[in-house]
Amino acid sequence: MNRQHLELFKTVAEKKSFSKASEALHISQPAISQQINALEEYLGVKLLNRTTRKVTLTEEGKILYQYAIQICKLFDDAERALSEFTGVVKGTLTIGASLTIGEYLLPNIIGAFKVEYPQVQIILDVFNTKHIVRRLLEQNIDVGLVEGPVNNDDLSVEPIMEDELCVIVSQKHSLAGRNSVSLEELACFPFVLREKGSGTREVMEEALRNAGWDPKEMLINLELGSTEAVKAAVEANLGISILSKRTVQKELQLNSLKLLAIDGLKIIRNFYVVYNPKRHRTPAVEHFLNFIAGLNLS
Amino acid sequence: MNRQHLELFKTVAEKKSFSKASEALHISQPAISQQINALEEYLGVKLLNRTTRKVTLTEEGKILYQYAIQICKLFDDAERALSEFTGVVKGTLTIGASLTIGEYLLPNIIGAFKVEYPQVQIILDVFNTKHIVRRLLEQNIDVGLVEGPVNNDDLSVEPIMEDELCVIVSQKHSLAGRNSVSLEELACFPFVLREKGSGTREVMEEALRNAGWDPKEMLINLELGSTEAVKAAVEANLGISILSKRTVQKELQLNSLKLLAIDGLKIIRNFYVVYNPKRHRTPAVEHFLNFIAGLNLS
DNA sequence: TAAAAATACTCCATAGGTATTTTAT
DNA sequence: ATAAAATACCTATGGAGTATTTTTA
Repeated sequence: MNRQHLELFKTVAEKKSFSKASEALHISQPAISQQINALEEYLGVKLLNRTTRKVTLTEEGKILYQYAIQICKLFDDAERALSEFTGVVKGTLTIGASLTIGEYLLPNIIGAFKVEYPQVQIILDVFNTKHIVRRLLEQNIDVGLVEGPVNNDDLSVEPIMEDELCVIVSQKHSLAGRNSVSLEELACFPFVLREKGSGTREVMEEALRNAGWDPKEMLINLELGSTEAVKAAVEANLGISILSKRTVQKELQLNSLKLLAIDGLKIIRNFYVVYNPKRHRTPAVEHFLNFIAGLNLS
Repeated sequence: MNRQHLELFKTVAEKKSFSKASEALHISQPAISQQINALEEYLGVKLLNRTTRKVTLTEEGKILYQYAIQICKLFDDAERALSEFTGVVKGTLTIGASLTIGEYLLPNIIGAFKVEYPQVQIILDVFNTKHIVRRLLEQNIDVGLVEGPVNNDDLSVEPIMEDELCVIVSQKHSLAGRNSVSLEELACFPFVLREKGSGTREVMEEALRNAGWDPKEMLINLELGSTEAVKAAVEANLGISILSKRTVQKELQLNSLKLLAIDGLKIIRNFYVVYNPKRHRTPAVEHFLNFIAGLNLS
């Protein structure tokens, strides 16, 4: 019986579920089953009554749970006490991010954060916004970074930076020599877009509608499930697209893509940081939130 | 940082030595070094000042030591609390035994004990009596089982059973048809004996001297460092010997050795159980002491 | 110089993964 | 029928061993 056993057992007891615990701890469900079985075997005692619907503590389980709480807390306290000597921020930080942020924004942010806090272990889960909200509420992740606003009274939401969507075309495209284009002109060209329901697509359509242009009038040549695929298609001149500036930095440098403004229309959206104020905030989380807030300025 | 790390660290801190800790915990000294290094690395803090003479706690080490005590105690308490449900005696029992006892007596005793208490993990160290006394005083073993009496006011000593030394001869030997032999006759035959200083040899010589016969008069053909070797030599008719009855049970059954009494002389010694009353007595130790005491009668 | 800790390496046990089956509602 | 836990099997990490070197009183 070691610390790991008790951490797993404690989480299962609290989540009342093996699979919920496996999500919270970022290990597989069979791993939980095995360790709990090993613990029960070792102690010679059944700790949990499990059916497929619910998991409850046995009498023995209740007793061990009390010890598990104390032991886990003492381990944490000990590590915290020692870390005051080093002044080094450590621990694990679990981030849930939506696809675009996870792919294009976070690698840089995490990189910069890691320079300042090299001892923090970061786990990054990429999900859609709805899933991230659920995981925040279930306290399986520390912070969420999403493209769309979150309306949930139980979560704290703060905008962290703006993101601009622009028209991108292949270097070979007839628009490549231009710096801007009108909405009317856009209607003439075939598009390559992210699929319906993606954050980028939603924001784009909303903005076009507000500008008095029905997105249904777009000539859509291709719908692709990843931004990288859209970029590749535009590079191959299969159409033009509207994407976040941030996602095409490399291609602009390589001159494989060209970026155009839309006359009289700026499509701006915000990125948000979301967290559950109820969740215990470790030093690593605290520092990450401050770090993110610091980026706000840029 | 897990339970194991803290147990090792706690022991090193208390023994003020890596190698003493390795003896107490029955793991190698390099294993201790590695784990302590890993712990220091993990915490980013130096826990122990070590030289070849002494190991002392750093300030950080003192802090962790306080946590380690609590955490280790809670683990123990938890296991004890749960074991009350099962009623099963568990844990580790470390026995130090002298050569003859370890080889011939303990396998049976341990076997019988294991039948009743299968969950107790037994570690058996075979040493000479002096070494066992030292390890008892250093609290590196739970109980000692020795052939000679122990005179140490800090240890509890109780006789557990008698052992008789007899003459053994090969089946082919001229004495093989007899049931007993006189001291005077023995002087005529060459002997194979354990080395000087062994418990068996000491007891034998003492008994012969008391019977008025100088052991120097024995014709010693061979001196061998193990009882098995002595037996093999006697079987090969390289000489006769005087050994504990208990060590030749198999050979008597196989008829490869014959056992003879000495006219008017019984060489009896006692086996003793020794333990350090200061040492914390786990349930496993408690039950083993009772179990041994129960054997007393036979 | 001698005892103790550190290092180098090797090996094996086990924690954890994926794929699948079983179970209970 | 379906979601959850259990099982089977595999892999890789790291804990512990032996042999050896380095350190310091």
